[in-house]
Amino acid sequence: MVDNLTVPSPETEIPEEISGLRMTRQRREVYRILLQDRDHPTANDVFLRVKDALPSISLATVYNCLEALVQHGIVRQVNFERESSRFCPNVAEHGHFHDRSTGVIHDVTFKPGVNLADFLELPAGAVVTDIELTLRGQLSSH
Amino acid sequence: MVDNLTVPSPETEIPEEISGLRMTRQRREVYRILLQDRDHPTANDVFLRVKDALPSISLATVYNCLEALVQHGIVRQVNFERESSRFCPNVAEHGHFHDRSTGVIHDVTFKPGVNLADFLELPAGAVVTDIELTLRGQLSSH
DNA sequence: GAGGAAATTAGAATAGTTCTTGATATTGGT
DNA sequence: ACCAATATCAAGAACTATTCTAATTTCCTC
Repeated sequence: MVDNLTVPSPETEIPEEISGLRMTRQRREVYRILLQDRDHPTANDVFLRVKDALPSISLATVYNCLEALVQHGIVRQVNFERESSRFCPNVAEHGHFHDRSTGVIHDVTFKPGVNLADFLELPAGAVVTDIELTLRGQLSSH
Repeated sequence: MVDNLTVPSPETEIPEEISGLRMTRQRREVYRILLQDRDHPTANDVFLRVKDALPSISLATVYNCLEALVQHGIVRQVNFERESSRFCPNVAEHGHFHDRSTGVIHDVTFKPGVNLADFLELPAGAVVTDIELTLRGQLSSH
């Protein structure tokens, strides 16, 4: 068995612990993939990519890691319609624009200083703690 | 066999055809339930309720009917996280506020005259055809 | 280095939805 | 009204994404 501390690791930038979550090899690798390819991969996408570094990882572990990362606020889980969940290392408040012609998902941020109540008729007394915004359409090139 | 045209029907308000979709007995009943109880039921909720009027209807048919209604723009399918889809006869553009303490879902409309580009940093050239907005939080009573 | 807690694994189980196939109903042309 | 063509429906099987379970491995503390 190989002591992994003796193996020069390409993972040196990600610390031992993030937001109280211990970074195991699997979590680190999962997180690295998300940071590297910011294309909103599904759990299965992540699984396939992580296999390069950790060939014996299981899909269940990828789900476990993603859940741990999400629960600690390190990663965001994004759902489009009833498709597989997608994961995204950008935890700042933002929405998504889904380009129907290419399938590409772009992050969409709120303009600074904007308030929900500025453009929405909210129920009286509503205290919003969480926003989920998805736009669909095309990028017209001209 | 009963000729259903001779049976006085409680369904007289819903026309024979809506937006090019023929209103069969099942579709009519499914649609009626949605119009009646505007509480964003799931397919299974609708199934249970429709059974009163059509005891022999199957869940698959409810799914078929809902799909037909959605595809013809008569009903909106709403997804919250990865929960069961919910259905809503309000096809006007609107979002939802999900009250975490009661589970109740409130419709949220956009204030008139508001433009997406007023509060969002959209990718250049984005033409938005579809908006999905879900807010979560509580209704503070005071 | 032993012991206990936490994480990982593989596969089974689950839930929601979709698919398949055969039966039934509806429509349009005569 | 009759018949063929088409659309719809029903029942259950199949599918997919995800979660659970139980056994093993790894990690941390003493």
